[in-house]
Amino acid sequence: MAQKPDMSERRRAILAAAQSAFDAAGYAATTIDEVAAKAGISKGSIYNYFQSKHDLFEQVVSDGLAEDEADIDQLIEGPLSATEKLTQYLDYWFERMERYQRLGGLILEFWSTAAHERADGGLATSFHQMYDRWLERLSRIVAAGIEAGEFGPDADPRVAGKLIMAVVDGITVQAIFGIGGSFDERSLSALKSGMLTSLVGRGRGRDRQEPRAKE
Amino acid sequence: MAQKPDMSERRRAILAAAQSAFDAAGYAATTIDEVAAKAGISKGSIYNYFQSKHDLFEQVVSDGLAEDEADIDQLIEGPLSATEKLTQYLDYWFERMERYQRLGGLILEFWSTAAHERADGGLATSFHQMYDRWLERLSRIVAAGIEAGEFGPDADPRVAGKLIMAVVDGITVQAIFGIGGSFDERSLSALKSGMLTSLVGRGRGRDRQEPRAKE
Amino acid sequence: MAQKPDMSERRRAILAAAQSAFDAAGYAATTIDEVAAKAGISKGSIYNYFQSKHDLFEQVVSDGLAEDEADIDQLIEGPLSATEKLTQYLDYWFERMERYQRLGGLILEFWSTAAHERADGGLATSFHQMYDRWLERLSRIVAAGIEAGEFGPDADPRVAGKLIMAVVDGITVQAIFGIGGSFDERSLSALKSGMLTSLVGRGRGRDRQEPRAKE
Amino acid sequence: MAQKPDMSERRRAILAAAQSAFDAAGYAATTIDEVAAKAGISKGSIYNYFQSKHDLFEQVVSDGLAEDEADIDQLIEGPLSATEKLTQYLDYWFERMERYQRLGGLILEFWSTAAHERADGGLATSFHQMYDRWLERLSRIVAAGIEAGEFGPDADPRVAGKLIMAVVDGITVQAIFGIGGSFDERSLSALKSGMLTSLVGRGRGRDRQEPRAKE
DNA sequence: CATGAATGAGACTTCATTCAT
DNA sequence: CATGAATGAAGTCTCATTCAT
Repeated sequence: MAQKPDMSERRRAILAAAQSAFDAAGYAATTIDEVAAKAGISKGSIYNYFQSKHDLFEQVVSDGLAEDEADIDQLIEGPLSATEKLTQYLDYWFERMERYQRLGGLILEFWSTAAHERADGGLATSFHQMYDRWLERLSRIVAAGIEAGEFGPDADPRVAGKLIMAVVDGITVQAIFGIGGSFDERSLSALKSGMLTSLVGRGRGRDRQEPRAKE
Repeated sequence: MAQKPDMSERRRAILAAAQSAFDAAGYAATTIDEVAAKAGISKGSIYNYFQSKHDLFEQVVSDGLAEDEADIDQLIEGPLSATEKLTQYLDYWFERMERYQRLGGLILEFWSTAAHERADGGLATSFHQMYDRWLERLSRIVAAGIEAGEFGPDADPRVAGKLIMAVVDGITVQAIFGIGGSFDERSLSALKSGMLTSLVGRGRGRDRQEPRAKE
Repeated sequence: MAQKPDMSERRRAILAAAQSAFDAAGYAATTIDEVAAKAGISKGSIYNYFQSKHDLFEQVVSDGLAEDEADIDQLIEGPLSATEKLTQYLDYWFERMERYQRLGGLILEFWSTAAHERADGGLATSFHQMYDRWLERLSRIVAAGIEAGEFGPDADPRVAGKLIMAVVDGITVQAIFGIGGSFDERSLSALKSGMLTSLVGRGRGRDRQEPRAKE
Repeated sequence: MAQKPDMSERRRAILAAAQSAFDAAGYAATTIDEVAAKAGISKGSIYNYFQSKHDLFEQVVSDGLAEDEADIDQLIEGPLSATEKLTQYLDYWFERMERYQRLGGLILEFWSTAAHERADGGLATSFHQMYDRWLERLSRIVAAGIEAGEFGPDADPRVAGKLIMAVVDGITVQAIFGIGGSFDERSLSALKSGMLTSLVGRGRGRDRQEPRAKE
């Protein structure tokens, strides 16, 4: 269940309305009145749950950011090979592309408003930390893959991780901007396999290096 | 020469001031007064050169977008191999990373304001067109590389192009957000070479074709 | 006993909290929430005891105003000389200066809010009546002093009373504003004796008390 | 001339409107809209001349405070006796009682709002300084009177000054509150002469007693 | 009677844009 | 063309008061 039990129905309604409004019109162009109307409550009530428009915005983004980490950790923690894990990872993102389009939009939104004022604020910090955690996950997978002989020994786990994230981020940004045309199933699949077989250490992997006696 | 001759000194001063202001504080937080002050001009005068704040913003971004295409076309049009051309291309971006960080910031800015209101507006259209042109450039290089045997015959030029752009975009976005740590020379180099040797059909191409015999 | 028996514990707690809050932050800057919190009660409950914020404020001031009249009447009703009664009176005020600073603050507060809206309202009226009663007290003492030959026969009892009250009020206001420096014991004493020996009818006083052998 | 030449017509209109509005309804109950309407300009325009409602308020009071010092200094600097100077001083205040009623109202207003928030703010400071200057003026006059033998040698100039100011302040406050009845010419005259002949050291008194041969 | 979430009128303030000079 | 005072719509946030539980 995704809904935190300590969050009132009302609060959730506001968050949902705000997410939708911010996403549709942007932070600046969204008014508290609109959010209130969308949530079916009065304007003043919003301030019983959130300190300010900005606070509301931060919580909308925070909520989105925190939602997937548990899921993907579960996916990754299994006894899969590094290649399979990366495949799972990419599948996870690509399958939720639409969702990340939306969340990514809010993040860009955040950047272009709050981030200017205070680069240290709660959200900026948690955003950076979250990014570092994702990077750490990927690096560990790659490192394990190198260890297991799946990937070439000259690959730098951290650089590979950043590259994978950069591709995912880049594709997401393109989706947000609606550039490059929509991603059909075939394109995504091609991108994915291309990345997997090559990004990490020149993809010689098991073919070239033989048995490795892993199993 | 980058400066259009039909642009008055005044107009240029306003654009420069606006770019600096929008970049530093964001679109919403930038006031016409600030731009005017920075440009050493009166507030009312700005409206002799630009129809509105939004128009001014669009022209700032437009200016930035248009600036590099001629340069890079020249770089690419030479008698180089596809690999060399892609190297040049990536070098061009990475060398100007700081500049694109700034321009990228403005684009995000744009996205989070104008793009919401009218996805068809002048800037959105020209932005999409520009993106398509970049994609076209890359696709042609990859296609030529395949033709020349540099890249594997099974590579999809368009998908490869999108992938390259995605990586560049993703890295730029990460730079804008200040995530993943700063990019030292070595990291950039690794990323670049990794992409070049593999992204496009994985070097020789045959490897991937080979022993399917996995299942 | 100062506590009216028909006042519930709750009501008294609210009044005390309100007095403290209004005094500390002023009427406008004090919120019902703050009063409720200070009184350890819920916001809604306050409206079971007071009709409105303004009503609450009036009752706070009323309580303060009514508190001393019985005491001072007792002081004054004794078989003292007029001079001694005035001394008692002034001592009473000066000894309670700190208290009147606070109450005076609330009265100014009242003036700058309620008094504007309806100069006839309950509090304004009772405030005026109270002032008249004080003035009447002083006038009677002075008149008795003239009768008894303590003060010169040309003194106007009412004018003298107003003058005495004006000095007390003026000193209190100065104390409220924190101007003129703090009042040390010596200053207060000098002020007091100066007023007493002279204010009322230009010092026939010495006649009774003889040469003083001062010079 | 009372109007500072460096103040625009517009600014003066706003100040006048604000003074009238604050005086009539109090600070909190006065809205910027009302001031704007009274001044015959738009709401936004006020913010071209004053930074905030509070700033406007401060300037209204400041203007009032600063207006008389020059005048009264001129009155006092002449070759008059101390007694005559004090008479002039008191006449000056009493003649302008109506004006000080208004200004005093604003000052109480100020006290009950701004003074709570920041006792150090510009206005509070300048108010205290102004008070000290007035006190200094009176002390010097009294001291000169003692020197010249007009007043008894045992009078404390500073205490006498505070006492005089306290009476003036007290009477003004009473006028502001509308308590004690309105001051007719005779009452004021009695108060004034009573103060002058006695407050300051119980003096010699003979001067005033003399024939004067006026009536 | 107690509670506190909900309400909504209303306040201050900002700022893009206009226009008379 | 330049200027900058004037405009006024619009936005965020506060808080006294109500009322269902």
